[in-house]
Amino acid sequence: MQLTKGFEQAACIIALLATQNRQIPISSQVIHDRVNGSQTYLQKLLRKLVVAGLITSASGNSGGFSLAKDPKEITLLEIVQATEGEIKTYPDLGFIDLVFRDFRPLSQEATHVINQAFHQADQLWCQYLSTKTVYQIIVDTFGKEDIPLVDWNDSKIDSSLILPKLKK
Amino acid sequence: MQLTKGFEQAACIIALLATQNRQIPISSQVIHDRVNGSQTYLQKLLRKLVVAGLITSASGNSGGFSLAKDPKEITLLEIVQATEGEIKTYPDLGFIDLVFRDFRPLSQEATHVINQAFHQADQLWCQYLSTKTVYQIIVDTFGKEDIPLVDWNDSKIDSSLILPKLKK
DNA sequence: GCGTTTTTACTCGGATACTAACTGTCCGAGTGCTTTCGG
DNA sequence: CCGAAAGCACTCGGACAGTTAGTATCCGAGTAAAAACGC
Repeated sequence: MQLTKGFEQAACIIALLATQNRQIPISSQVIHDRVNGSQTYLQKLLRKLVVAGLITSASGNSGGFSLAKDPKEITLLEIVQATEGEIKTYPDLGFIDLVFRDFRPLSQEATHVINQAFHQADQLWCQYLSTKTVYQIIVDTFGKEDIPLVDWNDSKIDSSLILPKLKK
Repeated sequence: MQLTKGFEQAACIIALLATQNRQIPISSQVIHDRVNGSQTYLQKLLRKLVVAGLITSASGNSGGFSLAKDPKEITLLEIVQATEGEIKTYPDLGFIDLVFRDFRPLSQEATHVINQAFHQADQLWCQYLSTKTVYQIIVDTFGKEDIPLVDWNDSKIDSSLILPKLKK
């Protein structure tokens, strides 16, 4: 049970935007150069983030994407939900009701009880991630309060750096 | 992000065994009749549960499967881990280190911070599920303390009951 | 100059192909109870 | 009778096929800023 690769990419995009000089949007080209994935697949991810209201897109010349709100107000949970949809770990395909179908009202009660248990667990997970803001994550990495802003559109990647291989 | 179909089936099998007269194992045939899935795939699930030490198998004539320990000592978390392996929701494919590869020591720090955050969330999820025992789930459904035991090998399924369709 | 047209650099969104994890199938081997059979 | 052999009803575990969610690709359309153009 894992989050998707798409989520990890989305998180990076948010990190990129959070350290980007506001007002200036980042073009999808620049994002692609850094993330090294499928150009068009990234655009689908970006679209999801736009729909979720985490980022905004500007079309036209010198357009691109920017953060829709302050990094202090974007939580990890929001990124998860934007890319994965609502979190519900118990699949609930109705197996309990199938297996115990000759004990009918009870089998449905059992389904309810187990759904409840997993829902509670999911709540705890979500609740914790909703306390972790993007701002806090960045501050924790830098180890200082003020986040330096850049214009990623300018900075070329040093191509002498070997491309780190992604884990299997 | 969901648990697999296999987990839901495994949970049903545990429920079946938890209401089974101890000493008498349930044959894989009977389990299959109830769960209605792939005969041999169920056996793979059963194998996982055996390896995890949740159930035991008896080979030979009139063999089958029984619970390895008291339902009070089997938690939902154990079933999850038996079927899914260790829970680690953040994929950690190394995208952060890739995207910010020209800020090297820092990018690794960021990876660590986010891993830490998700690990913490996972812990909360696991911790909660480890408090939910199979016994407690069953008691909650029945609404009474003593769980009636049956020999599922005997009880035929009333075939007049229409097979409930599984959700997509 | 100043308004209009063209160019350019982007995003939007649907249709479709690829891929890997999950699910399902097949088959030969091993194990222990039960039945059969020879003496 | 009684011990050994055969049969039976199970599990074990590897190799491989099918399915589906997630990932990747293609392409035509739309949009807004900047540049070019005409008078």
